[in-house]
Amino acid sequence: MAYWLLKTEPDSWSWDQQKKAGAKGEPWTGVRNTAAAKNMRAMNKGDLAFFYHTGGEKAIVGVVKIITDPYPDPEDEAWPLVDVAAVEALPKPVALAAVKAEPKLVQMTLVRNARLSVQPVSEAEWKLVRRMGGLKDK
DNA sequence: GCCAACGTTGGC
DNA sequence: GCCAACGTTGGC
Repeated sequence: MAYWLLKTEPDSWSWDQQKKAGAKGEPWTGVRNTAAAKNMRAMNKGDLAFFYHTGGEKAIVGVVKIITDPYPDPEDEAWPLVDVAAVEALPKPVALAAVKAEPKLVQMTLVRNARLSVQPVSEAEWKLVRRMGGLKDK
């Protein structure tokens, strides 16, 4: 089981839309960056990911589940896709500023390489951000 | 709106 | 295969 972080502009794909897609999920499209694609190819069905709103909001707002193994994008088979489904919202969204203010999270890819759109998250980071977001440990 | 950081492209 | 130029992203 691995953990990830998926970035999106709420104008193009928002948490609201992700929630409406329900348990069936939606393909996570538009990744056209080799490092991000490499991370996506390393995903497995059942992995979990944070859902991050960039742009004006800049906060981790929810948790999604990777519900397929990676498969080729029918639009362009050189790039991978996975389907993701909303799991739960964070009761208290974790802002980028809060992540940066937390010394235990300075190593997070979100801080170190803000531009990467599909990022790995360590188990320690996952648990801490969940707790900061108001979710109980599982 | 600016610009630093990063990725990609293309000439050599 | 290198690297300068260029484009894009995203935080500020």
